[in-house]
Amino acid sequence: LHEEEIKRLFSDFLQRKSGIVGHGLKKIVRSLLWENYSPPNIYMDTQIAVYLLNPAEASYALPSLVTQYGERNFTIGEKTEEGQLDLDGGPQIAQMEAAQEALCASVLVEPLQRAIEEQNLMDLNNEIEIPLIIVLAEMEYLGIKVDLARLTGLRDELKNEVEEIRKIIHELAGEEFNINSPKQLQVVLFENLGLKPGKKTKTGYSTNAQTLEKMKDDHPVINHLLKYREVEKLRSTYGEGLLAVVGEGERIRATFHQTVTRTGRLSSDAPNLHNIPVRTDKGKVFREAFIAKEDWALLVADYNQIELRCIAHLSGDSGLIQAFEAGEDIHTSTAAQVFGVSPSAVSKAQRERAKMVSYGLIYGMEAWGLAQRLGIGNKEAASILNSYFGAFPSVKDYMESTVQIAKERGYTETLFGRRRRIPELSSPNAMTRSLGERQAMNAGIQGLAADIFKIALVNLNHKLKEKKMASRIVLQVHDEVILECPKEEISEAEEVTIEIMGSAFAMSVPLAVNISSGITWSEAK
DNA sequence: GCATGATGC
DNA sequence: AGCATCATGC
Repeated sequence: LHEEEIKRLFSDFLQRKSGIVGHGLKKIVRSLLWENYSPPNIYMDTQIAVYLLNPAEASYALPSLVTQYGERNFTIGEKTEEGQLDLDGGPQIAQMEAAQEALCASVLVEPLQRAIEEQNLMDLNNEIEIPLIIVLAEMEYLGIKVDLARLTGLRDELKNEVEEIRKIIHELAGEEFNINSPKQLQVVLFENLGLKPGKKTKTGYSTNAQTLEKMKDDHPVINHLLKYREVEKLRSTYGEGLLAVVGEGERIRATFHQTVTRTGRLSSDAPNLHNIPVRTDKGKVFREAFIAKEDWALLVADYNQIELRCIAHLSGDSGLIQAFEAGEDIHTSTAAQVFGVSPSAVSKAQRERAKMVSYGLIYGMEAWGLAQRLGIGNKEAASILNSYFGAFPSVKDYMESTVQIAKERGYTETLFGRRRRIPELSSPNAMTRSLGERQAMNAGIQGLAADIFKIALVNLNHKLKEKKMASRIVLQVHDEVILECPKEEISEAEEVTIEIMGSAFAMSVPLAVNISSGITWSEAK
């Protein structure tokens, strides 16, 4: 057979109507894209199927999955302690491994398919997760372009700044020590300088930013320490870290994991592009280093308050739904209802509190946690909580019934049927049980937002191809999608993106989308 | 490997 | 306070 003919046969196999099966197919799809093949037709990814059945699965190593789900005795080769296939080291190890993986996956298909059907996970699997494999593989393959000179400049500036702050700190402390070592820092602060410690950690006194913030007035070194932490984080993680992973075409290619989180969200690593700084002025300049290629632009679209909108939809609370339909600032509207004043009379402090309470809600709020966060007493927190649930009674009902159902079943379910087992709910330990309750409340909210966002990604990628547009998705960050577009295509891409994201799922509140464009990620905000 | 502390949504 | 990843120290 000639190479061309082999390629054609292989293409036919990849496109076969019945679809292909594999374990962790995204990696294979990515390789195919590098070799100029079209994305395959996928029947099942056994790794994703297992994830849907149990997002808390300890390991996705095939031998253990075959034992667990394979419904038959099935061993090949020897299992190492790591649960990997152990081969005897012949010259064709890669081929043998591939063959064994394929065999394992094929053994898993039937039982997994049955389990997926039994648990009503078919739609999630076939309509969302499997199509998403291709979308993510294409994003990983493309990567996002960076301004190498800018990134290098930032790294160098930060390096100098860290060094300057280090000297100041050592001078003020009266000794040289490793500032990066919390252990050494504890000795310097709480023994040698005799400062009053605040919170404790498992191993000693806390030196985190929140604690140091409270000690600001006690010693001049504290402010420098806070600055050092900030700048050193930026230097190491974003300066050095990002430069180290710049690849072909001055582009950064992260891996987006589809089977990591308990809630259905994606995760990103090597590098993590989900936590590029945005909050502080010093940090957000890194977003200026993420750019579009020559004569193209970046288009950034994100959902406005999608998780709170999910709560409004799930609870059906008329007050919260009205607050969103009014289209005004949601935290101001919420504050008005909670504190019983008109929206125009809401103070900054009241808006801030309402915002905190809303976030608390997403996290499965309890009075104790809210008190910690707001730095207030338990009683006051409980009273704020009371007013909130007074204003939005159906939200309270929803939270209570969510926990109740989760306790009965042992797992939560999103609106799309995504399951998450929460064994903490039946723990004899009260603190663990409370954690389980918060997880149960959060899972349905964070999970629904994740499901909606995944639908939007799949639909958007499909629409761009259908319209034969050159614009392509290059990055996503939980509720935000970034496209790289030829400049002449921007307005069309904006239109398409807003339409697709806004209509990903019909809810009892609108799905509002913010959108903007620019040459850099920072500019498109 | 775990702990701490930073970043994001 | 829910969900993550990374750098660093020990």
